Amino acid sequence: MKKIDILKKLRSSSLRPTKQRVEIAKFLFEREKTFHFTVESLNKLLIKKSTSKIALATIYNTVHAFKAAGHLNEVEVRGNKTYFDTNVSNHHHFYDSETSELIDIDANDVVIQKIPKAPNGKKIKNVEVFINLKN
Amino acid sequence: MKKIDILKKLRSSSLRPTKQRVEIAKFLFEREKTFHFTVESLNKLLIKKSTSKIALATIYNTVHAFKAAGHLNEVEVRGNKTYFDTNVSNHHHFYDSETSELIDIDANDVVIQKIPKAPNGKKIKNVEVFINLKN
DNA sequence: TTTTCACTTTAGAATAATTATAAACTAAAA
DNA sequence: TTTTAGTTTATAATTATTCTAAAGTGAAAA
Ligand SMILES: [Mn+2]
Ligand SMILES: [Mn+2]
Ligand SMILES: [Zn+2]
Ligand SMILES: [Zn+2]
Repeated sequence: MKKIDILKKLRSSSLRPTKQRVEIAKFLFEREKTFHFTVESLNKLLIKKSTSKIALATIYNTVHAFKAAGHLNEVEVRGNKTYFDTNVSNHHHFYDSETSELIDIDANDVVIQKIPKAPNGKKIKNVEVFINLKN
Repeated sequence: MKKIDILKKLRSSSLRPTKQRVEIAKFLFEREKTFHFTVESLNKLLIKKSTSKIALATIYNTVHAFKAAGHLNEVEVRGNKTYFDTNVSNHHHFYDSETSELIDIDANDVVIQKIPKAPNGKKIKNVEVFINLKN
C-alpha cells in the first residue's frame, strides 16, 4: 500500500493528514497481513515504533474515524477491551483464548449448509463464525 | 425446575443457599425459556421482582460463581457490558443490534459443511455462529 | 505577511463497568 | 452456646473509554 492510499484513507474518513494520523494510518494499513489490535496494544506498538508519542485520545479518535468510514472493523472478543481488525471484508476468526489472539479465516473456507430463517420482520445482515481453540 | 434443583445449582457452585443467592438462582433458573442478561439488567429486574434489594457485588459474585460452575455462559456481544446466558448447551445466536437482543438458535439448526483445520498444535474447542439481524 | 479560523492534539477530568476491600452479619458446626 | 468460616454490603479502587477545554497548527483570506 502506497502513501497515496494512506492519504485516501484519511480523506475518506474526513481526517486531515496530520503527522499523528499519518503515522497511525501507515502503521495500521501498510502491511501485508491483517492486523487485529486493541487501542492499548496499538498504543504500545506505536510507542516502540516511533520517536514521538501520540496521545491516547488521538488514537481513540483516529481509530473510531477509520471504523466509521469502514476502514476498520470491530470484532467481538471475550473480555473487556474492544478489538479492531484491519480486514474489513466478510470473514471469520479462530480465537485462541490462551494468547487472546485472533486469526483470520477466509469467508470461502467456511461453508454453511443450513441456517434458520430470520425472525419475524427481520433480515439477516451477516453471519459470523468464531472457532474457539484449545491446546 | 424445582427448589431442590436450585439448591443443587448453588451447592455445585460452592455457594451456601443464602436468601440472596436463592432469590437470584430462582430468578435465573426457574423459567421455561433461555434468559440472556447483563448484570445491570438482572439487577433492575430483581429490584422490580423482589422486596429487598440485593447488593450489586452480591449479584456479580453469584453470577460469576454460576459461570465458573458451568451454570451460566458468557456470550460475546458488541458493546461494553458482559452478557450472560442461562442456556449452557452448545448453541448459536441471532443478534438484533437494534434492540441489543439475543435469540437462541438450536445447534441442530445450523449445519456447517466445511471448516478449516485448526492451526499448528491447536484443536477446535467449539464453533459459535452469530447471525446479525437488520430490519 | 500577517491574520483568521476551522480543525487538531493533548493532558487531565469524567464516566461506566467491574472488581477489591473491609467491616458488620449469618448460619453451619463444634 | 460458642466458634468459625463464609457472606453481604457500602464504598473504594481499577480499567477502558469518552469528554473537555486549552493550547497548537496550518491553509487561505485579507
Ligand atoms: Mn468484547
Ligand atoms: Mn462484549
Ligand atoms: Zn479478522
Ligand atoms: Zn443463548
